[in-house]
Amino acid sequence: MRIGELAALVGVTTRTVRHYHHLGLLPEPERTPGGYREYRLRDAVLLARVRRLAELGLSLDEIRDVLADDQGRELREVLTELDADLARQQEAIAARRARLAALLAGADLNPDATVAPDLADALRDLHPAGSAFAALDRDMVSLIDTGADPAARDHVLALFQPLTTPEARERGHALTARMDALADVDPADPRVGMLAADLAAHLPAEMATAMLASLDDAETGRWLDLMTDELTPAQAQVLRLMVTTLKEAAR
Amino acid sequence: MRIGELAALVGVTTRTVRHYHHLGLLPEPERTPGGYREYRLRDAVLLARVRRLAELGLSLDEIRDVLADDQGRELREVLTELDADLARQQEAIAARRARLAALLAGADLNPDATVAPDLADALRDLHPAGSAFAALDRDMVSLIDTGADPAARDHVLALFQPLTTPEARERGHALTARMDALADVDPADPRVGMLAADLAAHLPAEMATAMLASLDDAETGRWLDLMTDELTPAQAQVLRLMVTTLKEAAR
DNA sequence: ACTTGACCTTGACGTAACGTCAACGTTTCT
DNA sequence: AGAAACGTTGACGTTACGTCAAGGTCAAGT
Repeated sequence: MRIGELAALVGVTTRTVRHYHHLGLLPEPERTPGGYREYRLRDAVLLARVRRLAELGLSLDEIRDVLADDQGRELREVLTELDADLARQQEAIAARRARLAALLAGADLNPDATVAPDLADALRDLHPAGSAFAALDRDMVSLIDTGADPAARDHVLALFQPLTTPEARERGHALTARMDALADVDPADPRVGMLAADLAAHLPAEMATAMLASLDDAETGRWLDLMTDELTPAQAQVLRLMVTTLKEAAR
Repeated sequence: MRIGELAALVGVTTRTVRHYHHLGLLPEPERTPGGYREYRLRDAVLLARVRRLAELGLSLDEIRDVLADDQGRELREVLTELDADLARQQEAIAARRARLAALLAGADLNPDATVAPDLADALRDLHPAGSAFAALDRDMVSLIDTGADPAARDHVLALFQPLTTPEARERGHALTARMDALADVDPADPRVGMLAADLAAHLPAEMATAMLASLDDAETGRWLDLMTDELTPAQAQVLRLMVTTLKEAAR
């Protein structure tokens, strides 16, 4: 029996057979005078063994270990572990499908809307359309959603809760509009300081605490710099003054 | 912001960021005079976009297409297809886990026992332990299990049904013992022909038909050669005579 | 004898999404 | 000024084969 026959018999390609020879999973058979590999039934049986294990999901390395061990002892361990791994994969896939279903159910399907649905809802509520500052703020929050672990993310979401009441939203929109309006004024304009004070007063106490704390964290401490880099001088000044105000209030 | 900060902020490695640059998924930012990449907030936002899509299970190629398309239109198609793919994966994993559970529940856990449970049961019942010929026969059947498509496999299993009655099994064991006993006799020994005739009579009619038919099939037609190669001359002769008898009976 | 076509041989590159050196330059801290 | 921590490009490793490339072998038909 030559390699093509063997492969067809077991249901693999000739490349696969040669690959297994190369890895030492299947012994090289005798050669014909012309150099062809000449297989016997035992080779087909060995190949079928390997294939059955491979189709269960074992890696070829694991298969070699299992076959070298030549007792069922290790096989049971490996299969048990494999089952646990498959269980984890099932959970991961189920979670991804759940997120997919939530996304597909939503109307505004764009790459930015692929944040988790709860945060997406909060963002939609909080920020008026057409505002450059609101867009920047959304960007920051989406970064938190993407980079943080789930626990931290839930915490952030909870911090936003107080801002979702109708009154808080209305005040927030007004503040955002004032920020947009200050885009091109002089950083020394008195409205800059006034907006900073009003913003500081608008933020829930716990959110203010969290923001100040994050400034001392190596991983997240740069948010203020990152935001001011994207704003006009006056707007950047508003943010800096707001933070200063928060710091003083915290003392 | 340098590459390490960016990576930490979004929760990836610096290698990942550079990889995305290489693929064109993320634009290269400005460089400092020293040659370092200097990132801004917008880069983090873009990277987070890519990451969210990647974590949903999109390939980086798909992500590039989706982002290039810059409308949600293609995204919906891609996500829908992805969901279907995940559903298929879930089914495949569930099937593998079911096979694993069946295997782990069995007592005789060895690489040969990884044939499908129903066939494993049939094999255990049909063949006495300690017989070289029975081992060969089991090998052939396990090859069928591994190489064939499920429909053909079920067909084969059905063919074995008539042999699983207690009387048939007893006769089968006796025939197997006679085959083992003829290992070293002369191929011309009269017991060779007698055993061939008794074997032919023992096989269910439909199995005999299937065996003869398979001899004309390119993929499976070599089973007789493969078996006789592994047997002693007298045993090989038994098999060949049995096939001859079956052929004559079929006319 | 010659050609054709099917099969075989080894060798090497490609795949996906990065991980992990290596060898070397830059910033920052002490 | 030296060391630690960071950055740079380049290249190889991972998994389980697929897919050429460039040729050798073999059976059949002319």
